[in-house]
Parts: sequence; structure tokens; C-alpha cells
Amino acid sequence: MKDYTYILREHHLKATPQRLVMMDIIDTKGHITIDKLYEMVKVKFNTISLATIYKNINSMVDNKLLFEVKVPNQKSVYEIAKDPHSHLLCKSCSEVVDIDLDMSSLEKTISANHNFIVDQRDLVFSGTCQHCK
Amino acid sequence: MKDYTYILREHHLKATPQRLVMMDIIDTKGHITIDKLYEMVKVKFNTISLATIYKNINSMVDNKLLFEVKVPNQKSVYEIAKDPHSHLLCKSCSEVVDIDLDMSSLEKTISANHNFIVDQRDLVFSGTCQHCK
DNA sequence: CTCTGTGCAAAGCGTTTGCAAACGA
DNA sequence: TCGTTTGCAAACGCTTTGCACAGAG
Repeated sequence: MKDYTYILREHHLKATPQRLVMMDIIDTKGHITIDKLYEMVKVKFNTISLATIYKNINSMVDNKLLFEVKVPNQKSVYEIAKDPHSHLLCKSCSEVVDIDLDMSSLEKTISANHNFIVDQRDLVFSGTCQHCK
Repeated sequence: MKDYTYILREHHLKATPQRLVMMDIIDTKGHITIDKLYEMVKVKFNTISLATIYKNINSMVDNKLLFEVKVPNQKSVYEIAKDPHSHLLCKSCSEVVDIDLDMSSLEKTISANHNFIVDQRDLVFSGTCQHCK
């Protein structure tokens, strides 16, 4: 198990038991909605309130420890922030997976054709995953 | 001015004056939030209710006449559905613009490496536009 | 004429806030 | 100890719903 205490402190957040449980679940699941997270945290920490989940999600996102992935036609999922990457969303099973794609040539085009400096990418490719087809 | 009556009927929606005004504004602006749309429609049609805006946005999206663009850190904007394209979001002025990018090679990679068939792309590149830098 | 769309008010639902007590550093 | 976090309940804001009437086809 990773040192979530250290990771939280690195992002200027106190390591409370509630936050440690949240981190563990998000890291294990990879991507999770607020609802599902609340449900899963409650199993390990049954006094937690939904307000605490929201407050912590917000401060973790603000401190760039978590990243929100806005998904078409469904609720946002949250992931632990990592290097830039893209997402695949299966419309059948709703799974979200990370993929690495080389964007350098596209971003060169954007810079050249639109004189626009890209510093964030929110890229979701939807379709059908290998298990569902 | 385009024939919005025809476009609406093509998508199995009746051409009401409220919808015609909505279409004209969305088409002219390119991308617009619900709030801004309501505000602008009211100028031309002051009896319209927000509930009507919502009902129409929803039926237009359901019938694939409109497309919702989920934008990081701000409210969704709506655009008239067109061929697949990407979006640039300026973090400074919040403008959203359409761009064409050739995704064929990336999608070939996705298909080859992940055995995943892409049929929808939600791609937003954020940064600073030429006017804001 | 029929069925869909509109406007209003109320309800619904996800998210945020204020506050006192508990807790981490 | 001091500032942050928690849990609760209330408030909030956006979105949807039910219904009677109006309007498009």
C-alpha cells in the first residue's frame, strides 16, 4: 500500500483517516464517481458524511492531487492525478481506462495553425471495448 | 438565415417560434451555455420560460440536433451537431472554438493496441488563445 | 382535430455552507 | 495549542416534473 499520508501532505492536506480511505479506494479503482466512492468509503468508515466526501474531493482537486474526468452522458469520475494521458470510455460497460497517446504532432499543428498554446488535455474516446464487442 | 424549420423537422421536432429563436442564437454564437441562451432568447421572446429552454435543449440533444460540449472547470456549452471535430478552450477568455484534427492515425493505434472501436470523440484542448497571450 | 409544446409552480436532486465539536501536527 | 477537518442539518442552485392551456401540422 502506497504512502498516502506522504502524498496528502505533499499536496498540503492533512492525513485524516477519512482521506486515507478515500485515496486507497480511488487508487485501487482507478476511476470512480462520487456516489460509488461514498458507498465504498462507508463500508470501511461508516460515520463518514457525504459532505466530507465532497469537501475532500474539492480540496484534493484544488490541490491537484485528484483530477476530474468529465465523461459524456454520465457522471464525472475522479482519478489520482498523473502525467497527461487520454481516456477510453466503453459505452456498453461504462468502464474508463487510461491510455497513452502521442499528442506532440497534433499539438504542433494546433500551435502552428491556431497560434494556441495547449497546457491541458481532456480527451475521451468512446466506443466499445474488447470485452463488450 | 438558414432554414431552421426544415432542420428541426428533419430531427422530428416541431418548428415552434421558441425553437427557431434558440436555433438562430446557438448557430450564431457557435457555442453557448444554458444561462446565456436563456438570457439571449428572452430578448427576442420575453415570455419564454427556463423550463422550455431545458425541455428543448434535452429533446434537441436526444435527437442529435445539438451536441453538449463538457468543458473543464465551467458549465457545458451546446453547439449544433456537425462532423466530428475537436475544441480549443481558452482559459483566459473562456472562448471555445472548433478545430479539425486528423485523428485517423491515433484511432488506428487505439484499435491496434487496445482492440477498442472508437465511435465518439470528446476532445478539449485548453490553454491560451492568440488574443490572450 | 390530434398530439406536441409551452409556461407556471412545485418538486427533486446533487452540491455547498455554517457551525460546534473533534482532531492532526 | 492552533488551525484544519468532520458531521450534521439547512440552504442552495440547477434541472425536471405535472398540469392546464395554446399552438403546430
